[in-house]
Amino acid sequence: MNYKIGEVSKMFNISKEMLRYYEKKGVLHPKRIDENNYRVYDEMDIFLLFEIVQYQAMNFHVTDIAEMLSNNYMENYAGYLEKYESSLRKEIA
DNA sequence: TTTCTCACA
DNA sequence: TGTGAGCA
Repeated sequence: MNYKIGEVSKMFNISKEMLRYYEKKGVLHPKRIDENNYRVYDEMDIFLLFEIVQYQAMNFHVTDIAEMLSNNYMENYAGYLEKYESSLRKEIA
């Protein structure tokens, strides 16, 4: 399933400029319709967006999210969780 | 992050 | 007239 930027913007309550910003940061890689240059967000982009909002809720910066999502994400997933856990414990202490 | 302008259907 | 892109 593909979505246009307006639909994605609505379902995540994120402005289209923010989506463009995420794209610039390298977090999202929507395809382009050559005909009109529209951005097309597929399932993978939607999944990545979920991850983005999740990590933002965990106080990760967009640049960090971009880095972890672009480099062997699945292999390092547990590592990122541990990193988050340690940051939580630090915050509690 | 928000706002403004231009292009397209 | 509404929606998307790009810029400041």
